[in-house]
Amino acid sequence: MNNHLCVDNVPLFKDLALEDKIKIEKLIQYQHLNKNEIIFQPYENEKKLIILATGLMKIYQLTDDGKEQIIRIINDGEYEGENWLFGQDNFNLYGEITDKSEICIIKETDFNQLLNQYPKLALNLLKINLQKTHELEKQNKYLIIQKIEKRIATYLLETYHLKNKVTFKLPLKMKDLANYIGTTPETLTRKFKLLEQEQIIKKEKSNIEILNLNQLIKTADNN
Amino acid sequence: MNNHLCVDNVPLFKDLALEDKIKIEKLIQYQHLNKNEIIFQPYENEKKLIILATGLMKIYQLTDDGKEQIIRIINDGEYEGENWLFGQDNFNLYGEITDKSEICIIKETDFNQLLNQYPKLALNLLKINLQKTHELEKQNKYLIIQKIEKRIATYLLETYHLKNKVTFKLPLKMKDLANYIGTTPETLTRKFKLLEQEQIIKKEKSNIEILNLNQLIKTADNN
DNA sequence: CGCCCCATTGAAGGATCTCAACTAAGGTGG
DNA sequence: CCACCTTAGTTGAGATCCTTCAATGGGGCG
Repeated sequence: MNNHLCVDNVPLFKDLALEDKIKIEKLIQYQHLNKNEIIFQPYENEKKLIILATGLMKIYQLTDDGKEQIIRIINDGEYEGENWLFGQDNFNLYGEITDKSEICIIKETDFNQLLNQYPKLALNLLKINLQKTHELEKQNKYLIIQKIEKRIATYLLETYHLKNKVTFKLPLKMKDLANYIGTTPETLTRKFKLLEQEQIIKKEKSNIEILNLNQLIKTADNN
Repeated sequence: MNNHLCVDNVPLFKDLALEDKIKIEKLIQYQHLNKNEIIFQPYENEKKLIILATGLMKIYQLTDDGKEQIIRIINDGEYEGENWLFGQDNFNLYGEITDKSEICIIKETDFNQLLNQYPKLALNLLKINLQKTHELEKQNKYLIIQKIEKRIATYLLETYHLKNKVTFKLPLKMKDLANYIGTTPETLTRKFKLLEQEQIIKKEKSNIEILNLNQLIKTADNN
């Protein structure tokens, strides 16, 4: 495995000079992880920034009755852990690998020093964090919608706009998607079936095709 | 009205040198606003950072069927607008004054220059933004809870922990609180009444007293 | 003092969750 | 490479909880 992986491929470090990247590499610790491994959880003593070089990771919190709520999915080149870079504790979040992954770890203290050395880093971090904020606001929006069918329609529409294609693959398992938009797998199945019966979408496994965009928009708009 | 208001009282600028503060003050434009005034909305041409010196402002987005969803409340010394400091557009958020307010405005371009001049500013901004992220995650958590009574109990518990007192004032009107936790004012009234009947809390106007903390915790835990 | 907005109360209908059983898919080890 | 085991997805039926709609009461502000 090549050390350059983490420093070169991630947006966080993208516009730093080569010599700076080399310095940062020295602080990085590599790890190979398999599915279902938990990489961090609340109240851990050792705080760290986790950069996902390749693979997939899900970030979730537990609701009061012990169910997972998926907060976001971390893809190649993204990271998690900036939340507790300033001495704040992590009270709520779990990070679980959902696919074979190569990760890079930087200790909180090391990263804090980096931040002070490289102002650009703080700006990058800020920029990326603002994006995360926006995602959370979006999830909030889904959750506030009463009718599940409408939540799904809204979700599909946003995904369509994101990918700019009428066919796409759901990035989450049904189970996790249900969780993300705040419903149960059963209801999700039934609602997808409804949308199919109405000829609005076609669904094969996790592949979605939007057949009738106007109707989908209507479904997202109506009550 | 004193110009020092905005630069001195807000956490964003708190650890800058006096001379730097003076420079920043020159970029600031003051405004006095009354209740119900909308200070920014989606797709505006002029992007700006809005600092709330005194007063109250609510940030909300519209759901697809045109209802407000309150995202957060901005109190004295807080600000809003960092989301679009990096050329990003604001697609979804509205800012509305809910109480007589004094605000300070910095134009996007000016603030961007500041950011590059003062690395510390980026760090401050980042820190505060991480807090906002956390708040959004919390709101998400409320919304995912099925039973409204449990949502309220969870909300009350968190507020209790925040203030560290068994008596406190709800920071939102019933209407807005209902909105924030994703229900209707009617349901909220009924649920509060239930909690009162069970002698778990006492509510007088917007003043809450937790009478039975254990029971409140149980309500938040049970289904 | 009157208006308007917000909170409250009641009744009815509907949507979703829950539970349970079954099928499909995926992964592992022999 | 197959068989088994575990996890994910589907289907059905019933119960529950919340929203909706409408009407009333109260409080603050001009």
